[in-house]
Amino acid sequence: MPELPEVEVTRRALAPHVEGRTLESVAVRERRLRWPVPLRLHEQLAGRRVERIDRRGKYLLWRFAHGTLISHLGMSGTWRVWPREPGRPVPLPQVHDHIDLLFRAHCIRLTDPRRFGALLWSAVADGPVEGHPLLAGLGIEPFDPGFSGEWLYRLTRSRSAPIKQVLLAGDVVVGVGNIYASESLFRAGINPKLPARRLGRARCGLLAAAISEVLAEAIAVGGSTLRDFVGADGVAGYFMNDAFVYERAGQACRLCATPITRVLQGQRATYYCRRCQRR
DNA sequence: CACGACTCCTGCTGGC
DNA sequence: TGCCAGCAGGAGTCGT
Repeated sequence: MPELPEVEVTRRALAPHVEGRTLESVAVRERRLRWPVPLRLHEQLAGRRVERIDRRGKYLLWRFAHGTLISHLGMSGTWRVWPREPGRPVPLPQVHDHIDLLFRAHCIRLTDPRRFGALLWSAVADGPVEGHPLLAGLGIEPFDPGFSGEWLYRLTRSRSAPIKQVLLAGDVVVGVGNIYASESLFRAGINPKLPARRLGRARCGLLAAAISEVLAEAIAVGGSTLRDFVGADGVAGYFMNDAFVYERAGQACRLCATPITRVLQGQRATYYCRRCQRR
């Protein structure tokens, strides 16, 4: 499922085909995503130029002069780039190919079988997109210089929930989903069940560093291959080849050979090594 | 405020 | 071999 690295990999693949280009038309075949896709999307966007494509957490922000198109990939969404060239037709849309953004030279296609994704419009007249209800409560970016052990420490003092669930909540730091939460906690040697407020400054420092490193490494290799994540260029990522704990229940820890433990936290699977993660 | 349960949806898994 | 119930999962929403 797309977490921050997969979204960032997607953003980088889209940017050269989208930034500074004029959107010719929008085809919406299925409006029923997490929230209904706006009815007037084509009228709002056709003939308008995408100035920039940014990422905030797991959201992609397609910035136009008159507003921002907000997209989220949910569990199973992908944006895929298809060239539009004479003699090489864009493939016919398949069942789950819900949206096409047509530029002169490319078709950017949203596929989302589970329809947990979103595509929303935020007009300039409604205020800065950063204040949109979906974005306003988000935590700091993990690559922001302000994200540190101290930040983690400060924002977890009032949190009694397990540290794994606080990471997933996204209001402290964004972009850490189920895979990278388990992997980051493993790297930091921290037990995922530990109440967040019981982490001291030292452990917060280790965890903040682990999160940034794990996410950066995942971006560098093109995102996770879990659930067939394929980048916008059609090339699969490699992170899962290197997972230390995720989906490795019962298998030997790569560091100490202890069988990896799987537990449920808030209806979600957490994987950890009970020997390596005792901090 | 913080937390946990519930919810959306479909592909995949496992049991028979 | 085939069918189908049950589960997983991001994150907003709601009740406590």
